Amino acid sequence: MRIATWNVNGVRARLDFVLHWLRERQPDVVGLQELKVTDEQFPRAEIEAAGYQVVTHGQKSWNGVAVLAREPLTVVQEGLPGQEDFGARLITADVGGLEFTTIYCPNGKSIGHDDFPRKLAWIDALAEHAAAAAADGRAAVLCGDFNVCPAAIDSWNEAGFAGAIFHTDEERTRFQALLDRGYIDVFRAQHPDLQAFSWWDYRGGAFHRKHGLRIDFLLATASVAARVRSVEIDREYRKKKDELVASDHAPVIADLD
DNA sequence: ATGTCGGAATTATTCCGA
Repeated sequence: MRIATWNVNGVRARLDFVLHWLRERQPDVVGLQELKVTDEQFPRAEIEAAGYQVVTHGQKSWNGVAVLAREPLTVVQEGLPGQEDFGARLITADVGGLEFTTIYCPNGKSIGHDDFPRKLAWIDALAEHAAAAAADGRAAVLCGDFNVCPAAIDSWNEAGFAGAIFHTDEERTRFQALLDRGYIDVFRAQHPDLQAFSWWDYRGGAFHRKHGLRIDFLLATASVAARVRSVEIDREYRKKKDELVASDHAPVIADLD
């Protein structure tokens, strides 16, 4: 089984790119973030024609998350309880007994901004919410754009960004607390010493200059993590393809036994 | 160059968020 997460930065703007990727990579279950559409605006027919069932939790203009699967899926949860005011940022689907959640963590903007403490509270709420699946020993995936750079190796410029957004102790402590609830960062587990990024700013030629961050993760409970055979960041799909503009994020893909 | 995108508001230009 192949699972993946991808912040597409606008599913309407990215539709041809996403369809190309689905055809090429053939994932079985996918979490998408930053749809930037209402549920009604989601290009459901095109995704279904590509062989996927889809559940969405969207809103106008910003945020929005979806789960795609080649087998039937049912919605378990829409929205992070208590955090709905921060936008449509979480959806959980049951896919053949796998509890698959995808999230789009608030950016936080900067450490002096009002959104920063709200971001920290959001991560706390996510950890609290996600704890049950791990504690109960369920097969669960928690994936998406976490907007946190967990460790120095995950940043192109740890020294320069010390104490800055995505790199603060407050964010890292909370992300670690989430992992401590029973989730494994499967990319890091497979590649303990590999520096690899999942996001590059559109500005300043960041991708070409290797100025990236690893902020998109596939987290898994123990029973799922034990099935991971390989996990990679799909950098090819951060590149322009057939004149199609890429998202600023690359997909993260894992193959499970 | 804080240099690019996507989307909205408003009608090709400016803003906002990331």
